[in-house]
Amino acid sequence: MSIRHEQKEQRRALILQTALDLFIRKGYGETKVADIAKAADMSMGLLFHYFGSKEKLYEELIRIGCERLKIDFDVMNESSLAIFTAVAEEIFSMISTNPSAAKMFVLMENAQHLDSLSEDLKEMLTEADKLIKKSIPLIEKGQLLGEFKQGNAEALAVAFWCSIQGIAQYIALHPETPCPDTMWVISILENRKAD
Amino acid sequence: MSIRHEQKEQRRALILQTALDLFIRKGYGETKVADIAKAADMSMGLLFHYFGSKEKLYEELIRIGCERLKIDFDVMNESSLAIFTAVAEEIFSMISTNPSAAKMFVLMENAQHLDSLSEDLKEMLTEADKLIKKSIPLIEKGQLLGEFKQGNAEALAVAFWCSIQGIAQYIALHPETPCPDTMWVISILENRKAD
DNA sequence: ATTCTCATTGAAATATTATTCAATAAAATT
DNA sequence: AATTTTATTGAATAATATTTCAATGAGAAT
Repeated sequence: MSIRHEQKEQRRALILQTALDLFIRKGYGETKVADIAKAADMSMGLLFHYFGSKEKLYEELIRIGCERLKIDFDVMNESSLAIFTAVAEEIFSMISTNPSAAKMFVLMENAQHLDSLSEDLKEMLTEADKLIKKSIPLIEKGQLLGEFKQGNAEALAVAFWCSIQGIAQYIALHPETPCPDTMWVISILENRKAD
Repeated sequence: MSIRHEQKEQRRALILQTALDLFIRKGYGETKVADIAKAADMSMGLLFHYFGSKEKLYEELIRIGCERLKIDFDVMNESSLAIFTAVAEEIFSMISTNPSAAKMFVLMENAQHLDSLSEDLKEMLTEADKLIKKSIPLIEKGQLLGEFKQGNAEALAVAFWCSIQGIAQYIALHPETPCPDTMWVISILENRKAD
């Protein structure tokens, strides 16, 4: 009861990894179970042995993603700038260190716009969308303090988070690419004077 | 030979628009012809009457996108900063004015990672990926002149273009959102000192 | 008014995909 | 070594999706 158990875990991991890669490359619908099986070099039957269905496999990935990608900046008594810097730093470090973290990032984003998902899964996912909303008051605070650029706070939040999202997506699909510097994205928010 | 011709064009346009919206929301594979037909309030048969197949419909959209979204910054004798500003300005103006332009942006991005496409279509699409590559020398020039931040030029290019991509994607999916200011994205590139 | 053309539909035919299952092989347990 | 369990496969089946088509109706042409 050792070799088996170990191989079982490896199989599961292999399937999850393979599926994640295909899902973010081609999308859920265009990724056929046959594709995953082929890429993971096993029969389709085995895939169904491990995960009951294509959808369950997908949901398992989302569940894992939700656990790993908990981004929060609720507390902290620091300046807005410091908070956003810390969060961005953490995200960039994740995606540049661990290729599958970047992929997870993309998966979660894509999953949001998928109808056929169980309700509890959908709830978990809306978290991400709330990131923008939750940033707004913090940004407004930063604007008052003069740390941040003036302008519509929601638009600033969109610019900041979508930039991160866009970059994460690129890194996920092109892992060999040099990762941008966190501070470059912070520049979007920062109120700075010309050189 | 007037009412008919006009309605024909309207139908085509309606189908294209509906499909574009669904394709970028759910992805090509998850968008069923039945979905498009239903959203456009017509029978599936009619859809096939206008466009021979789901794939042809998709390709038609890409073709349209390629025409409309010709982004170039080859010539111009201006500073790198001025060039990037002009390009970004143009893109932001497009996506904030015309909702379907933003959607096209997303479609083109997604299409790149789609295997099942005719070769000539794929070629058209690789253009976009070349944007980053083509930016590198311009960025290096800007760095030499002190206009741009120091650091890996490719990474800077990725940060800039992916931010735009990410923002365009968000605007496409949430058209009511206030559009970020072009200069915020330019801040990513710009070499500025703290306030 | 009659004929012609073509837009439109719904249902039937195909094609593709997901899923199940009986059979086999290989590891664990006795 | 015999038995039990379970990982694995490939082929069969079920479920979905795409595509075709014959029939209908509504403008255009005569």
